[in-house]
Amino acid sequence: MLNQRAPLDRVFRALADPTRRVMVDRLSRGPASVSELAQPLAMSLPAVIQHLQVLEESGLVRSEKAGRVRTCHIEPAALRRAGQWIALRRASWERRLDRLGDYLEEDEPSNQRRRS
Amino acid sequence: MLNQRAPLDRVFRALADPTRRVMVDRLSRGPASVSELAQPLAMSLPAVIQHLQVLEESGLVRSEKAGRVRTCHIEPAALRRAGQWIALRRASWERRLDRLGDYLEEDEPSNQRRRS
DNA sequence: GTTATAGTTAAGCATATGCTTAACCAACGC
DNA sequence: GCGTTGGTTAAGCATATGCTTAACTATAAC
Repeated sequence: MLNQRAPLDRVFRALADPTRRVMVDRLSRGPASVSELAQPLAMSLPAVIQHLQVLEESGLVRSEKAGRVRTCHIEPAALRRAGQWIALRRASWERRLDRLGDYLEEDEPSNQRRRS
Repeated sequence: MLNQRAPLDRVFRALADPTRRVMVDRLSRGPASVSELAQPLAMSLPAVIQHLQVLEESGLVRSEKAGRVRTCHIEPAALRRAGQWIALRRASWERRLDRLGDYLEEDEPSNQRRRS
């Protein structure tokens, strides 16, 4: 069971590293083996596997072993939660702008509501 | 000038800490002084200021000093870039599902396109 | 059975991080 | 001018992180 204690900590921390973002980007286009993930990266294989472990602990990636090959898949739910956290903060910020706009409109009817 | 070299590194790293997410959440509802940001946090003032520095380096937050009070504001552009990075990867994943769906539909016309 | 391949684990190292306390500075209020 | 308030900086500490190499294991190919 995914650690529920600090999932967003782990997700954002996982994405804080450029190597892991490359891996997430690759897996968003389809599953890949560890060797395939490692191929474009200029680092040792154990280093890639360490990054993979961080991604699995964060819930962004899932993997299974078949024979000697471990295949990795994206787990979109964790990406969605991070995206939702950001979207909610942006919505909060924009709601505050709307309230400012409403306030200004009491005095300046020509003022238009702003959207970003 | 904001460091352009690794902006997403810094943004995701900034968001990887629960204290900083609390600060970003608070600022998404409107500006706040350093003391206001520190008030709900169980840590020393210099620690809060260190977190603030990480948020400013990431571009998520901007602050200015007036007299002895430093007021902090959210900077939505950096949040938007992080949100966009996530949205593009989710779109990539979903595009791949669509192609799988198209492929399956060649044999099974009753199969319906799936959306998440 | 041997060799090659895919991957794993452990130990070590350098660097980064997150917090503390102490000391300090600038501005406000009285 | 003094005390209070808001904030800053530096140093130190414990822990976390990201990479390496070496050694190893399991599986597949021959």
